[in-house]
Amino acid sequence: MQRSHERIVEGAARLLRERGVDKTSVADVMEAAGLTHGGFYRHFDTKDALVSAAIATAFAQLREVAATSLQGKEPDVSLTLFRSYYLSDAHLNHPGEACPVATLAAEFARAPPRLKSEFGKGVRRILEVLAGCCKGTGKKQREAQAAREFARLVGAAVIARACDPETAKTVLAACR
Amino acid sequence: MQRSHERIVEGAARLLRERGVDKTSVADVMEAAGLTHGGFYRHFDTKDALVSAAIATAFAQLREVAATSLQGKEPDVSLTLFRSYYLSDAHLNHPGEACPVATLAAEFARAPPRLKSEFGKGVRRILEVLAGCCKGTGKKQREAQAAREFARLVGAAVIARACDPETAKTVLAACR
DNA sequence: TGTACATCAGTGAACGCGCGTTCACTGATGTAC
DNA sequence: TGTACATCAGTGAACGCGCGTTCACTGATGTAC
Repeated sequence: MQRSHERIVEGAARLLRERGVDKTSVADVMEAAGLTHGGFYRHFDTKDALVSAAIATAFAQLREVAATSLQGKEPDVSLTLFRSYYLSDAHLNHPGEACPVATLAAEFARAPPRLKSEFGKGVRRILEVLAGCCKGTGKKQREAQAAREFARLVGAAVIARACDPETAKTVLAACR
Repeated sequence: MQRSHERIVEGAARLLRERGVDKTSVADVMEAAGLTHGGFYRHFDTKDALVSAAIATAFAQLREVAATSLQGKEPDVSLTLFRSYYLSDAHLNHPGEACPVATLAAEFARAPPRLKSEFGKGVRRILEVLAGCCKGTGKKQREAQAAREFARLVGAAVIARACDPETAKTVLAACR
């Protein structure tokens, strides 16, 4: 059962980012895990509970990428590395393995406070990791710089994915 | 009939940004226009056609705000003005009258190419207006700066709306 | 000005569909003896 | 080791609901005489 549970959550973490929360059905998630939809409620009380679990997984995956960009490098180098990962074609064309903020934030804007708090927690933890790559005189300054950097990256990805390829390319090039 | 048509499109431009495309039903839009859902198909062939018209209206509204921030001011001043409008509590709490990119881009990422082209056109026209506020040696440089500025603003708004109020405040403060 | 008629924007019931959720059932698994 | 039984993860039919869309109808409007 534990193995099934993990397959469900990991499949959901991918599908939610690929299609959005509303366009991902419980049946889709269960099928991706090699099961049928009826069994879902042995694992979660509601679809919302699954979304909670999946978003946590997605944020953890993003933190791992950020941490990998960081380790044992100069601040400047690691930030550049993370930035080029984030704006790469690979990242943009595979939203299922990409940043959950760029794909799901708009839907969470209309979510209940409990979900928004979880989302906020995910964002804060990413910013902490990023702040480690930022140089600045104080902790506050590094955190502010990390937030600006992250906002720009999220904005660029969000805009690029919504536009025709040509416009997308222009925006991405400007942000690198 | 023309008056009805305008009410439908303007209502849709607001509701789509407030609730998202999927969560806005044809019946909702018609009710906001003071009509019943059955009459919708005298005005549009499909819901998609309405989305097209509404997004154009929403982009036009944003351009107007941007142009107003611009007129007869120093580049630096006008950019600051636009930035503080964009990150204001009023803008963030009233998505119905706010930037369509911050609210709808994620959904357009999964839209057919025709809609993405229209979205891209809207983005390009906004960037043109913003480039007028940017100083730089050449046209290319000003456009690139406008794109970076816009990406940061969109990212900040998207992140802030999805998080708990405290996290939102931190991110917004850092981006101002 | 008054009357008959055609047009068509808008109405509201109905359709098929996909969704989240429920539930009676099944059959593999593990335990007790 | 072999047998009887309890448990419960997973199955698949069924539910109620809201959606986009269709359609027969209505009634206000404008034109022709």
